[in-house]
Amino acid sequence: MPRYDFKSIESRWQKYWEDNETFKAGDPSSATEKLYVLDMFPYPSGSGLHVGHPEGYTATDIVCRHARMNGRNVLHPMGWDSFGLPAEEHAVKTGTHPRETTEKNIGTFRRQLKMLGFSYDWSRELATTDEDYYRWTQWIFLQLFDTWYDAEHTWTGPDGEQRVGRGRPIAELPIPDDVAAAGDEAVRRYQDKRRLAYISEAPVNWCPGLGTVLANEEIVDGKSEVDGHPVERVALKQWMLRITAYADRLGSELDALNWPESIKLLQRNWIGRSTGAEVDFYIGTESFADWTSARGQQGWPEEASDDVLRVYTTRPDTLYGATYMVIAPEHPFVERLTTAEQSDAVQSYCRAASLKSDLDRTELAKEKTGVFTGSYAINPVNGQQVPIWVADYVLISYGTGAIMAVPAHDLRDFEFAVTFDLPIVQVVKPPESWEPSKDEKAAAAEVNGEQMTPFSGRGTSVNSGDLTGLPTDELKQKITAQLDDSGLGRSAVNYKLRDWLFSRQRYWGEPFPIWHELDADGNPTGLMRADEPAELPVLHPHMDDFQPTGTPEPMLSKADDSWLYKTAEDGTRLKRETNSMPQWAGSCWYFLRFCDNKNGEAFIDPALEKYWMPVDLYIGGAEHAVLHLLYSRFWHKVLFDRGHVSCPEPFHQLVNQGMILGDTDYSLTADDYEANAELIAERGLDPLRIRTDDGERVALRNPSDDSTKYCPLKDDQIEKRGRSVFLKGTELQLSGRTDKMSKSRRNVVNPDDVVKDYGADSLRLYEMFMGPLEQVKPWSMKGVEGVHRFLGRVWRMVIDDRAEELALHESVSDADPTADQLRVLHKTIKAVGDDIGKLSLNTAISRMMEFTNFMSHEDVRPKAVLQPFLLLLSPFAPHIAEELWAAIGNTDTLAYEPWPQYDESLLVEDTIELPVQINGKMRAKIQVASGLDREATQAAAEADPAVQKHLAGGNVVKVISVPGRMVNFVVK
RNA sequence: GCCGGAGUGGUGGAAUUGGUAGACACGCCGGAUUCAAAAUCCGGUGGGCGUAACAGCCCGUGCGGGUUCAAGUCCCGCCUCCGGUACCA
Repeated sequence: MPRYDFKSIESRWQKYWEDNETFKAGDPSSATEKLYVLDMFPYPSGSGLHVGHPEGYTATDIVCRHARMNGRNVLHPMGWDSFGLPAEEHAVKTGTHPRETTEKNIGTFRRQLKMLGFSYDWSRELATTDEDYYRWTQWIFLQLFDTWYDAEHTWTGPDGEQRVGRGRPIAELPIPDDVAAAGDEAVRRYQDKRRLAYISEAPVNWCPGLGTVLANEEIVDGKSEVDGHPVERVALKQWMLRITAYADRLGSELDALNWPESIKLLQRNWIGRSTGAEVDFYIGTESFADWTSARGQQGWPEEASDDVLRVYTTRPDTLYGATYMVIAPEHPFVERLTTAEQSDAVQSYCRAASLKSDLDRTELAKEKTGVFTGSYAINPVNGQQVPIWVADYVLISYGTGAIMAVPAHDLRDFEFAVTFDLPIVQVVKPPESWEPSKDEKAAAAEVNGEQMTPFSGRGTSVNSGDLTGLPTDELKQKITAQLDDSGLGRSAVNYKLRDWLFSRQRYWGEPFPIWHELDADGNPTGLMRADEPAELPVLHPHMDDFQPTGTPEPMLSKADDSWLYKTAEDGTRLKRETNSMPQWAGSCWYFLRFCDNKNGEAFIDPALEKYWMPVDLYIGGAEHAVLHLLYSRFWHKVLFDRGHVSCPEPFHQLVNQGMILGDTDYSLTADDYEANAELIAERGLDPLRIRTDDGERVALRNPSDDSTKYCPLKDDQIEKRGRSVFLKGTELQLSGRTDKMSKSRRNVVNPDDVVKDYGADSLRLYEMFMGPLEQVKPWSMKGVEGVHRFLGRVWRMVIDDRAEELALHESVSDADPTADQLRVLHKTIKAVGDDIGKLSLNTAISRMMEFTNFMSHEDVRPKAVLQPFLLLLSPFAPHIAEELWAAIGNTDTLAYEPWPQYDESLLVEDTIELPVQINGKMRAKIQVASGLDREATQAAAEADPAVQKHLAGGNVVKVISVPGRMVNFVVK
């Protein structure tokens, strides 16, 4: 086997690792330090692995292999996020059970990952669809159901940190006397409203055309992705998770994590904490003076009563400028506040708003719409009457669903006031230096014959009664304190983050372990019962067909009665919850189960949790920067509060790999194509129409037998003239782009093909050599060939590729290394080790290429130099490294060989080349002994003839001499 | 619009954090080997001026300013591209 035969090498070593369970994680032990390295587990789609997957997987594999060689006990597992829509859609089309499809796809993914030689501990493999797995997903849901959030509770967790606020058992929820007095049922309803998992009415996307409920991602522009049927929003009882209770901790506990700052920021913005004040505007019929004095005595009520409209504002300092109010169309007071004359207008406005999706509402952002209710409220600071409007630019889901409008200092209010001719009162004077922002300028309008520009920044108050003349920040505090004293308002915090809509109407998701009580007529009473943990898992009902229900009812409501109903021991009829959990559920805690995936008694053994958690390094795509990571952190914190896990955060270090784009694709506009279709056909090129954001384009491809294979134009088929690109020999201008890989563009590279042609080691190496891990990078087949050639050179550096049998290259010997060889080796050891630590894997590979380029030219290649190099190479290209390691005379796998150590003293070169600058321009290079001091370096520079030539006739004003770096003469 | 990231040869990308810009590759050009090809090996390769050849010089990290002995790197002002987000009061 003289040639580098990657096929046989790779399959042989993969079998060896599997047979010997080489990468099984060790048991917890105090002697070895643990390392938990995790990849975001994939959704096993029908199309199999994509070259984007192995990017992060290779990086983590390198880290793990390196860590094992450094004596760490490494946990590196893989599994499948296998619930999800596509398998169910396939079931609708073909009748194949989603489980069957899922298992087939998992099989493909597993085969493909094993073919890449990743060092996963496969004994820990799991799928979220395993009954033994989702049993515990349901169990965690019951924990959420059993928990309420005590925002006042001060406590110290097992991590030694003191916190305020804790999720506690629902049994510990204090029950007010009047509720307790009302009886057991009232208590249960009181508790149900406060659980972290609760039921609430929420809109679902109901598509009558398809007879099914759709997920948000199945909707494009308010129409179903399939066939473009219109989608309606229908209110349905749905499960919600109270993630907002944890908003503060989810924000503040990000600080200590070793995550990219940009991702932390993304999460903070998503949580969107803002501080301001809640203020009550009086809408009652009694006298305003009586109401304010009553408030002064009784103080601020927790729950707003019916005689006030409560608003949230971040700018309480502008209260004097509030000239009208707006409530959301869904606000509970709409009906009450609407006068008879306005009734028709308000009703039709609200109905129209309810049909609009969120997207439609924002689409119309330019044009403000709304309608007057006919009612007025009283501004608490100046007693003035202000009209109350209904408008959809106010969202029911944020704050109190009502605002005080300050048109002079809020762009949206300003636009609205201009549209409906409402009064605008300036209460903040801008600072002298103020220049209107782009937005402010754009909003500027003519009001009463005068040009007005809104000002939304900070300044000094005017027209604000006693509080005139104060800077914005000071006034905010002062007015909030005054409102608080008089019981008219108080400081408040709000979040953009909403509670998590946790139910779907699908079959292929975890069923809820919840029963609804029915009354004698079979109608739900609104009371619920949870399954006992011992009764889990709640399995899916058997179904013969997966056709949609034809109503907004969930798929599981089609189950037969034996699944849907039962009678409790106390005789109560019960009906099962028929919603299912979203795909996010299973991925919220899989990293915990990997620590102890066979445990039948608990979701995780506490000792194993304590040993392995948290995940030390977590690598995955940035598309999960917000939702998956936020949801997981939320669940983890609930489990932490309830004492089930010992650390407050699940992922210590997070790295996002950059997307891999397709190889450069050349295309022309549809018009150009039509005009030149013949020319293109003559050249035997395949036109491919592609829809893009800015119209249709036609990509030109080379023909291929395999229609799925991506064959873009090659460099010799195009011609560059200046900045433009033309189809070679024509006047046809093309544009070259690198796009996201997608089926519709047909530019997807299949790892199977790459492995077949170049081998797994080449694929792994190329994935890392392309560029920095975090960066977006275009794929290039030429690049794969490049690293493949490198592996060939490594092979020939060690092996005699002309021999019939496997034999070492004649230059390989037992001789002692030369000083040069040692220096190059040790520099490489240092560089590669440092680079792995920084995840700078592309440069690590460069360093190994430099080593190979050097060593291949040596006539004597001591094993003492080659062996450590093979160890350095092994995390990157493990198959060839194992093969050469064996060829050179070792009998055991190198997976646990100690990582080579470098000797600092061997790194120093005898002489170094230094640049000499004159006035900052490089003019000469001098050879000096390394370690030369400042003066001697300068003297050496002055002695150089080239330097002397430049210094001649000049006046040396200053000399900067940095030993080991450079010398600079400043000459006048 | 706002937030984040990035602009370096024909291409992907390096540059010890202010100290020789273009490491390592791809591509291209020339050569060796070969009956020929593939594979492999050797040499060259930022642009320009210049030389018989060396030498030498000028320009050059998106654009315009600035700080510094010295700027791809720091500061100010722009431009372009990519990603996220969307009336959050």
